[in-house]
Amino acid sequence: MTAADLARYLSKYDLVATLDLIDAALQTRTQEQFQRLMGLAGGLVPIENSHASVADLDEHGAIERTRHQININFPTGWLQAYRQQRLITEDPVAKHLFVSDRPLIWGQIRQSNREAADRRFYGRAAEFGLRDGFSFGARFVRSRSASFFSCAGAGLTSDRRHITIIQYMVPHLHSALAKVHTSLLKSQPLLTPREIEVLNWAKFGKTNWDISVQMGISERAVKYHLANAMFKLHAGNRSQAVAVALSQGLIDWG
Amino acid sequence: MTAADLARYLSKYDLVATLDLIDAALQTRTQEQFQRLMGLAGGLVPIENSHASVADLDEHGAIERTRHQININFPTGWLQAYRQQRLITEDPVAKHLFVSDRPLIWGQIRQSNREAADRRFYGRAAEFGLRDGFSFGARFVRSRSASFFSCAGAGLTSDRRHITIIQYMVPHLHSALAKVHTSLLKSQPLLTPREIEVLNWAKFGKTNWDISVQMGISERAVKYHLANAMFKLHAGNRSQAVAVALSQGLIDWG
DNA sequence: CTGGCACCTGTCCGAACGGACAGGGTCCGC
DNA sequence: GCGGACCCTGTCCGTTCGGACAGGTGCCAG
Repeated sequence: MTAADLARYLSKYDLVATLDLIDAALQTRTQEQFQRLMGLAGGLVPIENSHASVADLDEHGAIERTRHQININFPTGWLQAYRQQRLITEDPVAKHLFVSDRPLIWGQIRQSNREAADRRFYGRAAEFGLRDGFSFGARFVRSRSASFFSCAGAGLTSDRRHITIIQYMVPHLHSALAKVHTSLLKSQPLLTPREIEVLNWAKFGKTNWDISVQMGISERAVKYHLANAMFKLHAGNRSQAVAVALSQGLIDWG
Repeated sequence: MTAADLARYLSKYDLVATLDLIDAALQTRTQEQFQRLMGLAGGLVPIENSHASVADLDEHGAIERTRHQININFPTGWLQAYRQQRLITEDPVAKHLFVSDRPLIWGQIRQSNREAADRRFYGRAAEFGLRDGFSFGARFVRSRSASFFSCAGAGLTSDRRHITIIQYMVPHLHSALAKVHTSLLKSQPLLTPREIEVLNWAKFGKTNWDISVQMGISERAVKYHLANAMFKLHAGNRSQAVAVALSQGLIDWG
């Protein structure tokens, strides 16, 4: 992937559209905006359906549980089968994820890989019309989660033009997903307002007594909120509660 | 700033170069890479000198102290005067920073603002050859710091072509600076290896005794390292120490 | 060789924390 | 009306923390 590729395979209109797409990705904050963003991408390369998910990772970097899913025309039958049969364990794409910081073209994996298990996997996917497409997965910089998304469409990756656009576009889709993730986390309130308030004081090193004065409640009430927050965040003490809340984006850095 | 501007004011070569610059910004991790990045930008628009700094902010969002500076041909006399005479307090550009998420063209401020103080400021800057340029400042997403950079050059902002490129380029320079900032923070070791190790356990809610077992040292030694870390991070207890270390990027989210 | 830094260790003690036992209240949806 | 959220309060008690006193080592630059 070089600048020469850009000039060779892309028209001026393509370049304008790609730059504009990157700019739109920068502005993306909400799930709806992300869907519009994918619509924009679909106008540029033949994406028929796409599926984006954000997942938490365990300490080894493996996918622990899925947090959000943004599905655009992706065959629900496939998603069900994928989840129910835990196909992620045999997904040749998932195996390669997080290893490379470039999108993975299904066709390339298929060619380089002739194992029976992989052929079976692609056979199943093809039953749902998923033949041509790419996947991308990358960790978020400051949290133990990652984005993981796939786009499919006839002829999507058989053209150097498409592949070039995808290469340049994908990292910004990932950043957009990161921002969507943050906004979604805040919109589905795991913690109550009081719990957040207490954590915000605890992060500054305030004692329970300090916080009780600041909030105009008893010291016991502070301990109550903190205990609830610790329970919800699976934290053993206030330090861990603050660390988890920060890394999840549940409290800010003010 | 629209896609139409892109097509109207930029040639195909411009578009290729801008996209390539954005891609290079994505790869940028170190100070040297950032300097190369600015060289790339200088090949596209007539940037003669540039100056980038990363600063910590206080709770009101005002600049507290400067952390890093990356200076490329910026007149050192001006920088000295700026620092010594605390010109930031009267810098018309700094006043507008963090308000807008778009770069500020000096000429536009100059036209819209006819106060004597501002004229005096620009007079001083002009003495050092700083007549035409732009500045940009934005907060980093997850830390209480911000990037703040200026580029100057004859005719830099008198052309719609230049301005269009700058508009699309600037957010990615900012992200690049954020990454440079993180790598610089880790390379200039504020904390000792042991202090980092202790904080990394504390973030998981481990007690001093737990940590002492994990590290194979006495509980007293753990308290010793933690106390030193707390002192260096201006933290009153372990919760704050963990929060500060996390937000400064001194420890990771593993 | 000496000062400085990082590393490690000990004891004491008051303050802070976190768990477990309680008990109140309001408001909202089913 | 009643369960279920949030919100708030109390006491007791063992554990943990953090500060203050103290001591030691090894290594490296000036």
